[in-house]
Amino acid sequence: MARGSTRPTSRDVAQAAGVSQAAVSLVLGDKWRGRVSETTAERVRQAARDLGYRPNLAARNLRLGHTRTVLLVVPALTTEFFAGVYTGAARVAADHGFGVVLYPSPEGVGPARDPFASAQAALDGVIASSMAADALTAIRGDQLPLVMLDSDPSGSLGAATVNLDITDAVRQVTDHLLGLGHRHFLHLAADVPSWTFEVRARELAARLHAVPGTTLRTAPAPISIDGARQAAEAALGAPGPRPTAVVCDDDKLAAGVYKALRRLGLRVPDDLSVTGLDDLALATALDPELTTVRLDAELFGERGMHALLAVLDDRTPDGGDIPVELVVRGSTAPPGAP
Amino acid sequence: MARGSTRPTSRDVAQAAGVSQAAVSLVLGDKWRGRVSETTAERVRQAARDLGYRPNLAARNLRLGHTRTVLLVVPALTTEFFAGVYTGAARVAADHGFGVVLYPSPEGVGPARDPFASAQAALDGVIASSMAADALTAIRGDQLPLVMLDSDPSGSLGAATVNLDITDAVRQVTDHLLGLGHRHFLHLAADVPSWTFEVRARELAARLHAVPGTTLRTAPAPISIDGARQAAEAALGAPGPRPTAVVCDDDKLAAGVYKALRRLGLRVPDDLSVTGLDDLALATALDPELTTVRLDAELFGERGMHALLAVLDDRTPDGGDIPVELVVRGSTAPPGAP
DNA sequence: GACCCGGGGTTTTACGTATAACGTCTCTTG
DNA sequence: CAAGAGACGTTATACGTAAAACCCCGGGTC
Repeated sequence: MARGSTRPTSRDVAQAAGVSQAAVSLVLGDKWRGRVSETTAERVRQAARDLGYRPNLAARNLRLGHTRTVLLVVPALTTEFFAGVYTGAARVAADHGFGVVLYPSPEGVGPARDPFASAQAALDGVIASSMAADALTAIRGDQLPLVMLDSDPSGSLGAATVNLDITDAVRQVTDHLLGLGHRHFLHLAADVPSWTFEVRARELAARLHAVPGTTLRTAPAPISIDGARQAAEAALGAPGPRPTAVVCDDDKLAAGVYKALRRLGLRVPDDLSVTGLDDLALATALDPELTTVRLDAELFGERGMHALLAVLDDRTPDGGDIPVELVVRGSTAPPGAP
Repeated sequence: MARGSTRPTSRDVAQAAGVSQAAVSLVLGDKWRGRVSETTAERVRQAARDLGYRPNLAARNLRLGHTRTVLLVVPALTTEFFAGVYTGAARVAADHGFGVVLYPSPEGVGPARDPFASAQAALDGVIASSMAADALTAIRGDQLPLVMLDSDPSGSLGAATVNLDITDAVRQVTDHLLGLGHRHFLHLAADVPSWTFEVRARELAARLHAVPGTTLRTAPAPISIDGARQAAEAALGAPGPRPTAVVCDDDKLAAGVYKALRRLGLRVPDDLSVTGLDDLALATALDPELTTVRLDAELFGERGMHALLAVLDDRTPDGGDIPVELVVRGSTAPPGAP
């Protein structure tokens, strides 16, 4: 590890400036008003610049007992959605002098690796998506302040939760489709054990159950375009009343459905209406553009970070689900339209 | 910061097990063969488990003088591509006992924030994408071992570089299109100052210049579907010989072109051939599926990490660009086809 | 019987920082 | 003129860990 001559420490700076190490710490930590003269302070700053001094964060963290660093655990990086969550969380964090480190449950890096072994950073707290379920046991091991995103409020090990109003999302989609006259549905469900997906399935079933004459078929699919295509092809080929609308747990799944329909020679929305969830850029890249529910990922991240800051501060985070909004585009129409 | 009773330290474990702190460190660090008896070792392990002991990483990092943590700087999280880079890098890192922390240049978090202020983790080294240009000055400040991805090998501040064979990518695309008979080109260029995009532009111009009777128009566009749509609409509406092929710097840009063409009433590939670069999932979600160049993002990440490990070890990283592969799909055809 | 050796530990130190506690020396104020 | 009260520092300490240096004891070797 022969890294040239070793990095300068605050003591080196002190020597160069002809003062004590304590003085360096005071000046550079901006705590010198009335304790060090302006000229001395400037001498210290100059010496630090000359030597290219950077404080050793490990030492600082040890001394201070905290790191002002927070871990964001996301299920995967492939998604625009979590990019937005990160952006929001990082913005709020920066405003409060915190940094955010990302831990994507890596697929193929080995099962359930301990995030704390992997991200060696010492942490003050954790924000975790419920979709990254394998990481949770490891997280519980530490007694770190924890905020769960999209997770069962009543069963999250006592951790604070921040949720999207997913019930309302399902309500808006079903109202829209029922209003258009649809009665026969296919639910293309994400193949991931997570509270948010359970809620979608349960809520959709309940909503439709309340309307006589409806049918609901469910097909699980991995959250990938080609996985969804296969699942959709299989489900639409099955016997029974053919669905006229497909409700997808995710925009990516919807893209897979488009692909399946092209291969089956069916057209959107004439033969089949399709809805997504997320409102990714992908949604408007499809032809026709996708009717979907817009989730405000950045707001989600901001609220998550605010909640964590509250926990760190021994306050109770403010509750309330994050509102969502149906965006109607070209992929939905009355059944049997021209 | 009243976090319940404070976390147990190795000294607490020592007391509980009736041994010295040093013995705890030896046992838990797996360095006790021949220094501590098996029964004592087990007693220590049991005590550690009982107390829920986790070593304080800040202290360990300080003592050891390294963190086994590496920073990966990426331009943005929105892209599947860098997710792949991360996955590859993290896999190799894990094999060598390292962790990887992500620093996405956050858009909207404020310009050119210091990655080391933001990611408070102490670091052993950095892998940076050349697209994240704003972070570079900050990185240069520290004398951290640095590997640059997709960066000018001759001008990278002496840092090691790992590059995709982007010249070959351009060659394969132009050979394909020229072979089909195309002579009039539009280059939809990424609106990002980065070496890799400069090379694409230069190489494309050089290639076409060698063939008499060709024309090349260039339109810069932000890397987003809607930005690309606007740029493409403007460029195709301009006077002069209408291009028969659009070469895009990125699959996302290609998606924007599709969208523009739909609005202009043009069809792919009959009226216009389109090519991308990356081979994202998006490429096969488009209709028709996109002819593009496949970049092996995971291999890219692996090679980047290997290079950094080499630098940390005072070895010279192995050179050689990463090969790429043209994937021909339905978006390219001879000009003026039925 | 002097010597060394290995097992089984303990004592001590150092990593680099932040800050509490402690000195001066000078100037004001009642 | 005694007593604060700044201004301008310094000295000393602690954070939790890893590991070097040391110590003791029983047994084998010449």
